[in-house]
Amino acid sequence: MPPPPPQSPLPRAFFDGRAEHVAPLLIGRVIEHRTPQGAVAVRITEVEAYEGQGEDPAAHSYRGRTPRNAATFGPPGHAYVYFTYGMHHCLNLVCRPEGTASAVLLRAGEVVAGVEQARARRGAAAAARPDRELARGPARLAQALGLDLRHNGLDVCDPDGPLRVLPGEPAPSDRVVAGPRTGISTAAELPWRFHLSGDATVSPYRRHTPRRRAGTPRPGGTS
DNA sequence: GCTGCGATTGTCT
DNA sequence: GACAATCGCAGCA
Repeated sequence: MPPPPPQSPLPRAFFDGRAEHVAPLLIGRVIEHRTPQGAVAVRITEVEAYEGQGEDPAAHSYRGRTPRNAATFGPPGHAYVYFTYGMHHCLNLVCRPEGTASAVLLRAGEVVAGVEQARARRGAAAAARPDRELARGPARLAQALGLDLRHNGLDVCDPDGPLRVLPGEPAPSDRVVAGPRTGISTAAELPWRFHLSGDATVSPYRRHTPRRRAGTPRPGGTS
């Protein structure tokens, strides 16, 4: 069987809208990262929308532009990669015109090409795990794709670029479910998390768990 | 300059 | 279910 014809990336206009509107349209699309070691492609099954400055308290850009979040203020169709918890990277896709901060966090997906490469990147933790968990969770997805801060700001609409978002097969709207966002401390109630209903690669929902400071006694909860 | 904490995950109980 | 790991960023003095 001959290989399928190469797909062109999604046009920049696709990303030129509010994150909450672009986000559900990304379900079923494919993000591909090509490196000298080979290509890894992930079919997106779960995303979260983050709106811009002053609007969304959970967004990195809520308090305005900083060196870290500068990419989200840039033109649409670019990657915003950030580093968190001292060890994890997460990938966003920038929406809305330059000067307006807005982004979609890619939370989970299914590795559809380059499974061995993705598994190798995920390391020992993934050794005994099924393929469906290779990109289940935002940090795992970024790791499976081999992304870090060096990829911050890449144009995902560039047909010749290493990181591209391909059309894939958009999920039918009746299979895309909206719900509250995961693992954030503020504005988690906004229904800006979208996932493919019933898909095994969607990450489990977790509420934000405030961390205890060293020396702080455990809150004596009589539940 | 100092301090607190995070759009998380893996491991242990 | 609970918690440690680990470091850059943001807020404040």
